[in-house]
Amino acid sequence: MSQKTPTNLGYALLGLVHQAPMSGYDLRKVFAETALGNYSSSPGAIYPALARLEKQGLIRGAEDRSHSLRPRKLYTPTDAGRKLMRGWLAEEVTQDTVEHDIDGVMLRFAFHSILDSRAATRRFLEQFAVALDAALANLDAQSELFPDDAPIHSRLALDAGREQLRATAKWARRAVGHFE
Amino acid sequence: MSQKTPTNLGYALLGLVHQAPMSGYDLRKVFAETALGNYSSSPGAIYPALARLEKQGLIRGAEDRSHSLRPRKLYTPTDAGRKLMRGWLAEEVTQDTVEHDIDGVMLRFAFHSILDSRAATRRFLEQFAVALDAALANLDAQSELFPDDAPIHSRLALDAGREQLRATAKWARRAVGHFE
DNA sequence: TCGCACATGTAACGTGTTACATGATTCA
DNA sequence: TGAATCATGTAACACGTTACATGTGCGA
Repeated sequence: MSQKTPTNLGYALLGLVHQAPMSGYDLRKVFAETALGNYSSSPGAIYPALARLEKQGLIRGAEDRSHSLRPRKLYTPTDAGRKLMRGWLAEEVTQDTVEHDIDGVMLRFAFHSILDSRAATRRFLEQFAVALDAALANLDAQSELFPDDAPIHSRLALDAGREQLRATAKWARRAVGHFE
Repeated sequence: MSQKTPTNLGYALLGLVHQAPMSGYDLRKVFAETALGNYSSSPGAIYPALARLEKQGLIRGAEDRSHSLRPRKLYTPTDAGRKLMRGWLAEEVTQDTVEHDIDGVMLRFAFHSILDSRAATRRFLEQFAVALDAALANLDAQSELFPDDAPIHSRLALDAGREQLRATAKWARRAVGHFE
């Protein structure tokens, strides 16, 4: 069936059409105007991504002429699309995920309202916090192994990464409070 | 001559061979064992990247048989490579850079020891801090524009981004102290 | 009528991913 | 002899980037 899982961009699109039916143009505006912009707003990325999602049966596009403008395609998630999205949102947050694709983890959190379950979101954030701690411990260890003659710059760069992880872990634990 | 500028991975490789002559295998180990790992350690990425750098005349590979193992190629930067690296390190840090490629900015900082100039590094960090403030102000504005009926999740996700920027800005200002 | 906002796409290109292929040397 | 480590690469593939192409309707 659905052979390949979408990229983060694909999931972002799939998540957005859960909120309301949207055209490619609408979606591009969302990406252009919000922090989601990291997932690119270029037509050369989003139109092909939408086509892929449709081909995989995750979204469906319906023509809309009500505006009397050039007709646009309004996309909505299919049942398969909703199911895949829910599965993705509920995936475990591991140290590995955090180290290799923290943006993806944040993206999942941003769409967690789709699950409509405080318990699930709480679990997600708790896992996230634990995984962040583990990743942080990893960087701490690397910091200790640093040779004394290494340039200060690289050590400081590592510190920056540690501060970011710390800040995110702190955020996660504070955020849990919103879902109790 | 050098038509295209390297990717972040390319710059990471170029920066590493500034520290000591290294083979592709050595470089892979560095990527596999350190936080640089975000720039991938797969042979399918780094060997072609090295070949590109060599073709562009930024590094040069010399055969080394001293280990009596299979001969390996030790890469060193060329004059053109050193010059390009210095130019890259000295590039201005703008709000746009921070918003679109903060990883690249951190990567540049990590290799700033190559410039061997406290003044340059100080300037870099000060620009970085200012750019981070601007990016943060941008997210703050987005946060205010948030519709009241928007899911808490997306607002919290935005908060996470703000905390990360704040932490990084704080780090940058503290780091300046090391170069006075 | 000129340009802008709306609206959807394609084509060429570079690069990263995964998986595979090869081969020498050391050590159990 | 077989496994592990050292060491370098290629091939197929998917995806994102930039740039281009096209067309409608509205307001100045």
